[in-house]
Amino acid sequence: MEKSNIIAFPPLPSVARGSVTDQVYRHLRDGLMAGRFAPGQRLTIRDLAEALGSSPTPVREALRRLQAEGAFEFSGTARLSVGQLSEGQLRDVRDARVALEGLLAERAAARMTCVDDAEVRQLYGRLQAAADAVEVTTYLWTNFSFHRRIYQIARAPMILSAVENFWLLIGPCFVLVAADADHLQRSMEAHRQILDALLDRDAPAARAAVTDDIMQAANCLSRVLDKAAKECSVAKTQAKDMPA
Amino acid sequence: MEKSNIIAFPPLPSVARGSVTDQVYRHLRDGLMAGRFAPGQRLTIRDLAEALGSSPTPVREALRRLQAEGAFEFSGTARLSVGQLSEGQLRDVRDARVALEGLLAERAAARMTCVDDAEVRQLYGRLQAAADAVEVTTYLWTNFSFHRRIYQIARAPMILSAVENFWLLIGPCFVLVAADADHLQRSMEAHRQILDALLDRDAPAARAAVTDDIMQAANCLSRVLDKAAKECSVAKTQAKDMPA
DNA sequence: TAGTGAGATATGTGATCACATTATGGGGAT
DNA sequence: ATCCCCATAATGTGATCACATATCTCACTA
Repeated sequence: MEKSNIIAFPPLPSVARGSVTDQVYRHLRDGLMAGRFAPGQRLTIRDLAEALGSSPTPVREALRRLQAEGAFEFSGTARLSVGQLSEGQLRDVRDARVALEGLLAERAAARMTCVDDAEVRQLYGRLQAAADAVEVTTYLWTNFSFHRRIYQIARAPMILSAVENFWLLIGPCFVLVAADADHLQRSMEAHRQILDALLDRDAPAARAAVTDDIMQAANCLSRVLDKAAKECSVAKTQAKDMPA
Repeated sequence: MEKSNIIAFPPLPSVARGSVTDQVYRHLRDGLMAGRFAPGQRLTIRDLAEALGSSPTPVREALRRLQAEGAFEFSGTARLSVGQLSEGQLRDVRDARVALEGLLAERAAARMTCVDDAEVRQLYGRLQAAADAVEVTTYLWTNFSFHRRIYQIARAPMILSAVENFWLLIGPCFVLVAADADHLQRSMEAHRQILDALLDRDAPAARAAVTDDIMQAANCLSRVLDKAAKECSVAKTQAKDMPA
């Protein structure tokens, strides 16, 4: 049980604290956001337990938490799979994100302090670097970190939690848009506008910039999905490199 | 295991379908929304399991789901308790509800059909009856049903799911506002406006009416909490009538 | 050759057991 | 009388086992 760092997650600095269930939960959650799982990908509790070096029990409990958040689906009494969103659901998530993240962006702009300025600037730099290097997994994770840091400034953990739930749902899909070079550039423009708005303490501008970012990503995603609905289905069989 | 209707929930028509974990989950979730639990109330897995006639395992898994939604807290390695919201968190939930439920209300007004009219009217009637009878638990539950039915018309299950999560969090607190006779009347006025707006297919009016409803409830709650912060703390020891 | 059926395998589910940790109560000292 | 310490009980946690059911495989038949 106390084999140190059982649940190693190479690129992510996830601490190995708390119960085994919590570790498994964070491992899976982080993996989801980093795009390590494909939408609809099927997996088994026993395989995950073996890969993680624990018994099935904590894996099951962690999966139940993720099920509550819609990230995984226990389809009937049969099998377990990564959640996948329909086109309509993606639109819903987009609208909900605009509403919630817009709210958080406004609050963040109002509550920004100079120490926050530095941190957000630094995260922006790392995001820029990841975009230049075109490392999709790193970019995805840094992107979430950038947004999360901003929303943390808003000091509304309940809302941030709801927002992160939505990220969990779209994470598996977002590998597709992060791989699009055009989108990366447009996205960085939006991020630049977010940064500027925050530094200017301009709440309406921050909301507008965040809205732009979300809408652009959603548009890009729907375009990619329309064009390559079949590549998405073969992607299910791929992405078997999850076991540490 | 298949003792019929293990998890009887007298006033609520919760179906006894699905796995035991799901039944326990729904039981607890419904109980939360109906105000059967007090904020911060402590309970044990073994007691719940015994009261529900199952083993601790499914109870634990159901609690994990609820933990993910913030309804319960596993405080450290020690004890388990019903979640409780600070004043700031209540404000956050209020703002998030305004953003999300406003969005759903707009969509519902746009997508209403004449069959929906009848259903919403009927639910409004039952809500009025519960308000007149001043039955707080029934009113609370009918209130959630009324809003849920409206938001279902919006056909955005992901967003509705997020909204229900927030309801889960405020459920334990809302027994306090539902017991306030003045609030019940003002709330029914807002509900009347919501109904009218939906029947008129007036999206902006629907958003405004829902916003009013949420804001009034939040104001009433903060007033009650300020005035009776101590009654709330003694209420923790009360509300032991949960076991079926 | 394609469809269908049964047997075999695999998988989710739930109960039970053992353990580490914490809360709690009583007894003793100051 | 009050405070502190230790022993007992209680609680969350995780592993293992047994079971019901879905899925898969392959032989058999039309």
